[in-house]
Amino acid sequence: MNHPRDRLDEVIHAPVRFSIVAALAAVESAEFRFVRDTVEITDSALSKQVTVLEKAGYVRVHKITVGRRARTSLALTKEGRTAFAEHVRALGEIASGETLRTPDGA
Amino acid sequence: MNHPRDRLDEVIHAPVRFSIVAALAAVESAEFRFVRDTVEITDSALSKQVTVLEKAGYVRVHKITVGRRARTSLALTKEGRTAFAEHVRALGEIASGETLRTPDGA
DNA sequence: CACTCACTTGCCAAATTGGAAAGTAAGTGC
DNA sequence: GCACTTACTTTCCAATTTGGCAAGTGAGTG
Repeated sequence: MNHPRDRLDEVIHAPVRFSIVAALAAVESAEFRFVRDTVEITDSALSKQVTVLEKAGYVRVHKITVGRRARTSLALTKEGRTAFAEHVRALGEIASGETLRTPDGA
Repeated sequence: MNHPRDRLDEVIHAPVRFSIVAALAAVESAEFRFVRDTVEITDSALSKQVTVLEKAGYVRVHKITVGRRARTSLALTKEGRTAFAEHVRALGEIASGETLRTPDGA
C-alpha cells in the first residue's frame, strides 16, 4: 500500500534536473552548452546540477576537444535512463489516480 | 523559444501537492481523511498543503457534517483542474524531449 | 602577455518542508 | 457539567535546496 509518490526520484524530480535528464534521455550525449541552451539555465546552475546528477550516478561527464576548444559532453548512464523511465512511470501513475481506493463523493 | 519547464506549475509540482491534486482530479471531491490516507501524509502536512492549494485557488474546502461529526471535504476548483492538466501536459512535453533542437552526437 | 572561452566553485540569502506539539471547536459518555 | 475524543489547525524550529553573483581555473588565441 505505498503511494507511487514514494517512487518519485528526488534527484530527478526538481524541474531543472528533470529537464536536463529529459533532454539527455532523448539523445546519446549532448554538449554542456547545448543542454544549457535548451534548458535555459545559467552555466553556474547547470554545472551544479550536473555535479548532483553525476554524484547520483545518473550522468557521465566527458571532457572532449572540439576543434581546438574544450567541451564538456554529458550523457545519461544506464542507471540514469532507468531512473528517469521509472520516475516518469511513477508520475504517470500518480497523475492517472491509480491508487485511489474509495472516495466519498461528498 | 521557451522551454516547457516554464509551464510547470510550482504549486503543483511538489511531490506531495502533485499527489494531492492528482487524487482530487480523479474524483469530484474527497474527504480530508481520505486524501490524507491515500497520499500517506500527516494531518499537519496535509492541512498546510491544502492551505497552499486553497490560496492558489486550486482547491475548495468545504466543512461538512457526516452523521454528527465534522468533516472537511476537498475539491479541485475549475482552475485547479486546468492547472493540473496543463502541468501534466508540460511534464509530458519535457519527458518526451519535444523541445530539442540539434544535439551534437559527440 | 593579455584576453577569451568554457566551465567551476565559493559565498550567501531566500524559500520550502516536515515533524512535534500545543490549540481549537464540536460532539460523546457518564 | 466535565472530562475526553475527534478532526483538523497553527506555531515553532531546524534541515534542505536553489540560484545569483563573482572570483577562479586551465587551455587556447592574437
